[in-house]
Amino acid sequence: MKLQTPRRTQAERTRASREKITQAAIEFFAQQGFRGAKMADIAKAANLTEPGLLHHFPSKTRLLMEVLKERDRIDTERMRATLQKNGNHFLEACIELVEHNETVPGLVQLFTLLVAEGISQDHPAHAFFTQRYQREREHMAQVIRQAQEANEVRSDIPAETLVVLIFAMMDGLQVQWLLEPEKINMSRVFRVLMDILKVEGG
Amino acid sequence: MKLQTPRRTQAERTRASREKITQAAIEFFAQQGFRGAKMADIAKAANLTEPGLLHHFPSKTRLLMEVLKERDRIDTERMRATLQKNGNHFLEACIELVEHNETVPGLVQLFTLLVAEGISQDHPAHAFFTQRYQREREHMAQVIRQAQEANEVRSDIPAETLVVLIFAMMDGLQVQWLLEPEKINMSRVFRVLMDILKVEGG
DNA sequence: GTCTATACCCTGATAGAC
DNA sequence: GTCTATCAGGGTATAGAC
Repeated sequence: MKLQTPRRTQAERTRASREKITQAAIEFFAQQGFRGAKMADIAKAANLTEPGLLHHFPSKTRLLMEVLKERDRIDTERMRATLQKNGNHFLEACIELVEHNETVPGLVQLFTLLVAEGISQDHPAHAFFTQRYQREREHMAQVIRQAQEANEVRSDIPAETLVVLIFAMMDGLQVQWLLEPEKINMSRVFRVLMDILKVEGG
Repeated sequence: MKLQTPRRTQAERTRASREKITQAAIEFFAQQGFRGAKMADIAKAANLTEPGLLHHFPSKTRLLMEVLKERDRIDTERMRATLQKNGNHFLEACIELVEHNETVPGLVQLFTLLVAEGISQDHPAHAFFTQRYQREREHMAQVIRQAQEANEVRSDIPAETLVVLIFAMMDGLQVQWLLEPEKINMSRVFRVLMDILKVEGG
């Protein structure tokens, strides 16, 4: 009887290659942005040559978009899970998200730099980020409304305003934190805002 | 007697050229970032060829830094003037600054994109932005302390925390506003935060 | 102060062998 | 699936004429 070798199948090797490319791409897009990152560097970091990389992702733009969509999928998944888990503690859930972000500076930098690049309408990720903010604002506004009805969040500010405010605080803190991680305690400052948004004496 | 011609002096022409280059540089650095902007485009927009531009600014990096320092000088000047003018109304002064920013989207985009690029330690503007935040946080913390003593701003949050919070809100709102200027009313949302930071019943 | 011409490097992508 | 070789194009900066 033929022993089953531990050798990986082709499909497994493909998956492993794509995974290494994705990791390397996150690193370089985060550091240099889409325009500054070089395919050769990403390939090298994934132990490949450039044509080797292009076999898996047929262009730089496609690589960017697939990395972005994959990370977005994982992150919004986590966000929704966290919000649901702490269903009756919306503000605590937000803090938990910020605290998690403190453990993945590379990913935070990826989104901070790429969304800034993406403001330009001719950037390949422009539509992606516009839609992402629209979608997440809508979703989170609903959650906030529930928290207001549950008397957890102050109701003198409309939910639509609170979403913009909370996302802005997250994004803005990330900039100062990424510039000086030792100096800025992101979650501590964020917690101050969350305290203010509690119902009085909550 | 020889009539004095209206012809501009050399010094005046130099100044005019540099001014046009600076304006064009702001535009392209804001849209494409430092890494994405092309010297040829900037030169063309200033009605020059590339060597013509390089006669005034000897390298792309030098051009970036001089544009940044010039704008920084003007902007912090304005910020300080506004803060002093409304000396006893710190929160109103902040709103006035945000309202002014709404009239200069190009400059806002310049700083939003370049600070994101500048997070990378190997970016030519990295030190510039780190120092800029340190300096402005220190200055504004002092102003906040005065506003707290004047019983205008709530004193249950340390001034050092409030600075980080306020700058973060400004930066974060700019991202959403630049992505969708029609949808996001930056100064209106910002005003909500300022209201919260007032002394109770102030 | 501005131009033409050009050197020189980098970059994304393709062709085709293994 | 990954490589070598290579192309076409674009990028900053310099040399030197006017």
